[in-house]
Amino acid sequence: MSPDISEIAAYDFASAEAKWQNFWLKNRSFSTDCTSSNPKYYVLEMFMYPSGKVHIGHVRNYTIGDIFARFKRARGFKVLHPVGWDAFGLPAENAALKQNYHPKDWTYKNIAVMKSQILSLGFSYDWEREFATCDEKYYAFQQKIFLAFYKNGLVYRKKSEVNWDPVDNCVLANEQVVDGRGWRSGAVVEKRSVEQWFLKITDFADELLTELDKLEGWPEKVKTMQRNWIGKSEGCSIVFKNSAEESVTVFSTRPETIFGATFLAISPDHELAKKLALNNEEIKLFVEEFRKGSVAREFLDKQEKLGIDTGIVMDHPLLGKKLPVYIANFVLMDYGTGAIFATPAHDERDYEFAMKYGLPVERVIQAKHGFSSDLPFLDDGVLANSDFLNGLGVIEARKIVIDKLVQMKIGKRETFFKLRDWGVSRQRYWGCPIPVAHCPECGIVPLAEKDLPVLLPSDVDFSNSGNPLDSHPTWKHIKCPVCGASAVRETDTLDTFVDSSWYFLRFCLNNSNSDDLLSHEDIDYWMQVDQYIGGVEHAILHLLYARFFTKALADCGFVSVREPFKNLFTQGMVCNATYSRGNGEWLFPEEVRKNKDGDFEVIATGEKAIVGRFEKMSKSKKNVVDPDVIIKKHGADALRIFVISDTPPDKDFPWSDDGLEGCGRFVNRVWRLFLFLESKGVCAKLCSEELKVESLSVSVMELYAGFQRIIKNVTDAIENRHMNKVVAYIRDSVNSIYLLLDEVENNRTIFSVIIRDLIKMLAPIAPHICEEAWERLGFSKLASENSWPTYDENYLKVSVVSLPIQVNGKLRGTIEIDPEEEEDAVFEKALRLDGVRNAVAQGTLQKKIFIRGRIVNFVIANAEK
RNA sequence: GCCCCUGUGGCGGAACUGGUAGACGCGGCAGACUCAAAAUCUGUUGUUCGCAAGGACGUGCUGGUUCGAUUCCGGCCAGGGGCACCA
Repeated sequence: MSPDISEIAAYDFASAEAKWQNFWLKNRSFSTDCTSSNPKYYVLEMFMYPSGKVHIGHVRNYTIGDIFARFKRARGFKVLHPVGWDAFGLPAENAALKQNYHPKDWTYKNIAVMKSQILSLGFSYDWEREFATCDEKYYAFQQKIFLAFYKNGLVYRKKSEVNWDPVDNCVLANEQVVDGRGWRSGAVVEKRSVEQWFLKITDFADELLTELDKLEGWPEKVKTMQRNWIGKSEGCSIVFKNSAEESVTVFSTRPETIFGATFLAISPDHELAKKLALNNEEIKLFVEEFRKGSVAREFLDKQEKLGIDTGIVMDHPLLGKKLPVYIANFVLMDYGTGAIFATPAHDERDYEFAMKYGLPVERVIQAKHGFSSDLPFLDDGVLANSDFLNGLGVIEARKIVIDKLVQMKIGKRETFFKLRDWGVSRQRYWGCPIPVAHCPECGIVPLAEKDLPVLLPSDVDFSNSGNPLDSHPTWKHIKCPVCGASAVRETDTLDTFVDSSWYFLRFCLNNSNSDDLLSHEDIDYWMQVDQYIGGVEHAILHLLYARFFTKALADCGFVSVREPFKNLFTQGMVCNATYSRGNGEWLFPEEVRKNKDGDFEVIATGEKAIVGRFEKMSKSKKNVVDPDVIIKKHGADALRIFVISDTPPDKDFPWSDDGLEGCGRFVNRVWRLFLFLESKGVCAKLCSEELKVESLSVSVMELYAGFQRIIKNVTDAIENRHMNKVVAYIRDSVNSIYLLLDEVENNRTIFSVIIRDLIKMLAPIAPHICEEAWERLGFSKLASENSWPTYDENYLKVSVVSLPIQVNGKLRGTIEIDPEEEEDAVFEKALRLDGVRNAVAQGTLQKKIFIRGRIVNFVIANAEK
């Protein structure tokens, strides 16, 4: 006697999940297969910073990745799906300071905690390739890379401005500057010029830009952001001279407007400005004032345009007239040449400045009907008042004027980029030491291969101010590798973005014991990353650096690949409601409840709680939920289903406890279905029996046909990354099966086939319950080792379709017909419907539209209004 | 300011190349089971008029193209994101 489906006990997710997680680990179920001849597929989620606990955002990111990995395995790919830790960085040092932990201990302790959390979610990782960027072996190899870059001219030193804490005597990261003050000392932060290490990412500006067009698997949005960031502009540099043998080189992307130039402007940081400041009190004041103001970048952006006349004049190279030279705060030194010629009539900034200082405006571009009275005029037009350019279009004029200036030997076609070289020096302990020596005799000397690796000392004191490596009593003192004189080590460490710029290449290493972390052969074997998944917040920096690194490593001979990520998917953030007290203090969601009036109140005190908007989950706003708690209460499968259901994965995900509970219910509903079918004799064995479709009842036949459609829909949806639809389709199919439970007894074979394919489809999303059911129903191997279900095309064709009948575009009824039925017969049937006939009778029939299998539309005139 | 994206029930969201708007889920309502509740199963749920049959309205607003528009085109509004004096 089989049980009623409602009497089946709830699914014991806790023991099943533990069982399968142990099984997978013990059997190395997801170790990378590097031997088969199947096509390869490399799935990678952006690796994690070991901050202490996994948060829901990670869960969503890794669930999406895991579904891909499992799906691709089922579709016959050999999949590389590795996991690791982005483990260097500032928080470890903060923890060292606050909690008296060594950064290393803190980091590895966090990794252990987070690893156990990740394991409890059942992701199909190859743990044999796991590493942390703070592992000695990893950062030691990174030093080799640094030296290779050095050798290839991709590394250099230059002075650069940093946030300097004058009390702690150290450099601060931007995040450590709070309201213009150092976070620890509270001292007002200064801008200081310090010698720093740079990587020449600008060497690759053009390639980074042009290759973007070929990245078809990247979101357009990310590509646009990178394009803007690289910021290429093509134009012409022009030398202006005067009789005093002085000269200024300006850059313009619109050299065709040169006849409208009425003054020159240079940056307060320009050499000429600095020179003039030496002898002119007024200019000195202006330049100094500017420097003060420039400390806060945001302030600068909103600043009023200010300038000062230098008294110097330059000759206009084509007109011979004299142009005054101004120092102007809106001219940036670090773009172009730090100087411009100003054409107020056709440039907003120039216009604003000219108005303020009463400078002349000369119009040189005409709209269709003469000069526009609206100034500045920025639209396209035809050149005027411009000598040999008159009558030409802008593009043509540009070409001709540049040719002319080049011919006069005062102009040069040039391209400038917004992209700056990458400053990688960090004056702190918990990072990869830069393998360089400073010798009083030889200057800067890269360490020799034999002096590597430079390991971090473990006995460090964080109570001193400044970089602990710098204040370490012995660590930095060495002999110069060239002359043997007493020298010191570089005490800067590398930006952690360097660590994350090549980790995806390290994962390719098939022999984890190898010392050559960039095995050319293995990288050729696995790269590119076929599917990279992560947050859009890395759209620029990480993704640009990783692209640059890959190209630089290729130039240094380490790899052949030049673009690391074939397909990129950026998932949305997980958001949750926010609650606060009247005084603005944030509250945890569990601290509030809805009272009987529907308002929210603080449970402890009963005071009214303010409901804020949905915002990204963050500790500071206290709108976080703990994955551990959820897994304990609802299980990993329910959580995995929840984070991908309802919302498309690239959109922000609104957390809801009710939604999560619904997923828990669904898991149970599926479980009861499995057990019910089992009790009715549905099992693996029956799947091999021949299907006798003809003998099926209409409803079971329809279920089977509908299920073929579900398989197609689920397959397409996963391929297209519409995970929310995958869940919807699977739920739909479960619902349909529930409605036919009475039929199971007489149709065991077909239900065996259906349930087999259902488990296969659900397995990438909810692997634990699927393995458990798979085993109970007597299937061999693992559900995750089985092939993806196929569908029978024949059942996708329907024999009856419900055809909508419209009159003047309005639905008046539907008829059930064979989709292949002929036009006239369909019209006739349609007109048998009262609603249709009556509507048509309201006027005279003008036209009949018939789209086979889609729609019928009667168009009538004089329809009643 | 410039660039990009988004706008569909009470909510998250579906809708093939223009062809029955609202799949699936959440929430709500009702029924079954139960002494009762929970759980479960089933039904129902855009708004509105109507006892009903059946109508009217409805995809941010507004024009247009079309037999037919959530879908294509123009203008506007709102929200989100990126860049921000880049010559």
